[in-house]
Amino acid sequence: MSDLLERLRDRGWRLTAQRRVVAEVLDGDHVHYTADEVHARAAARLPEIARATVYNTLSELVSIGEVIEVSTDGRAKRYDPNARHSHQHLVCSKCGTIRDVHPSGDPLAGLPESERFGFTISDATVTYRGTCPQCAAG
Amino acid sequence: MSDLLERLRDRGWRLTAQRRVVAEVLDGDHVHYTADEVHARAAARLPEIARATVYNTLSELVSIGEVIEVSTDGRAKRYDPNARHSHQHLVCSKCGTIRDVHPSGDPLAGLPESERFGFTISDATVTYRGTCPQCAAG
DNA sequence: TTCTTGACTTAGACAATGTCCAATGTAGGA
DNA sequence: TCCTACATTGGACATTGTCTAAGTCAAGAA
Ligand SMILES: [Mn+2]
Ligand SMILES: [Mn+2]
Ligand SMILES: [Zn+2]
Ligand SMILES: [Zn+2]
Repeated sequence: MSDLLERLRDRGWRLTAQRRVVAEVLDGDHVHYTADEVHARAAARLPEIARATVYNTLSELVSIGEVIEVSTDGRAKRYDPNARHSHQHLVCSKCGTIRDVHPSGDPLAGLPESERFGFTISDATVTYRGTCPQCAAG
Repeated sequence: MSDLLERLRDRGWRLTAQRRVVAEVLDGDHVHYTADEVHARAAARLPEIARATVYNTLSELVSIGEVIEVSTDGRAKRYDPNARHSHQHLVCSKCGTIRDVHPSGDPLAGLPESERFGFTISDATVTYRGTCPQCAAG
C-alpha cells in the first residue's frame, strides 16, 4: 500500500511508524477488521502501538475517504480499505465472514417517491445475510 | 397493544407490570427506540423497573419475533415493534430520524449468482440515508 | 382465599467498545 | 543539528450490553 502512503504524504500527513503499520494491516481484498483486530495485527509488528493511536488513525482514514466504516451487526465497527469501488456486503449469519459484493442496478431505484417522506436520499447500503459454504458443509 | 399481551399470555409468559409497560412503550408507527430509551419511557410509568429487565424483555420479544433489532449505525441497537410487515429503513444523516419504508421488488434479485460466493442467502436489509425535510429547512 | 413455587426482577459487578486528555516523543523543515 | 507543531501514549472515563445471586411475585393448586 505504498499508494496509500503516497496519498497520505500528499495530504501533509507525517509518516510515522504507527501510521505505516496501520496502513499495512489494511491491505487486501475482503478485509473488514475491527479496531481491536487492527490493533492486534499492528502490535505484532510494532508492539508499543497504543489503542488510541489505532482509533485515531482509523478515524482519520475514514474522514478522508480512504477507508469505510462497516456496521454489519450491533457489535464493533469494521474498517474496510476497499473505498475506491462502491460495493455492498454479504455476511455469514453463523461465522460472521464478510465478502464484498457488487449488486447490479441502482439500489435507490426501488424506493418510490411516496416512500421518501420528503428526504433527499444520498445513498443506500445493502447487507445480504446467509450461510457460507463452510458453515453449510460443517 | 393488548394484542401483543394476548399473544404473550398464549405463549405462557407471566404478565408482569414490567412486561406490560415495555409492551406499552413499544406501540406505534416508526418506533425505533434504543434499549435505554425504552427504559427511560418505561420508568416514567414504573419508576423501579431495572435496566436488566428491559434488556431481558427486549431480547425475549426479539427471539419470538414480536420485535426486530435494527442497527443503523455503530451505536446502540434499536427495537422496532413493526415486525409483522417486512420493511426497510430511511435514516436522516443529520438528526438520526428513522422512517419505515417499503421498497418495490425483491432486494435479493440484484445479486448475481457469480457474486454469491456459494452462500445460501436468506435476506437483505437496505438502509437508505439522506437529509430529512426538517434538517434541510433548518 | 391462602399457599406454594418456579419464573421473574433487581442491583450492581463486569465486559466490550469507543472517546478524551495531559504528558511525552518525534518527523520533517529551517 | 535543532525546533516545534503534530503525533503518540497510557490511562481515566463513557456508553452499551451481559451476567449473577438474592429477593419478589403471578398464577395455579388446594
Ligand atoms: Mn467491503
Ligand atoms: Mn422499522
Ligand atoms: Zn460461515
Ligand atoms: Zn434530520
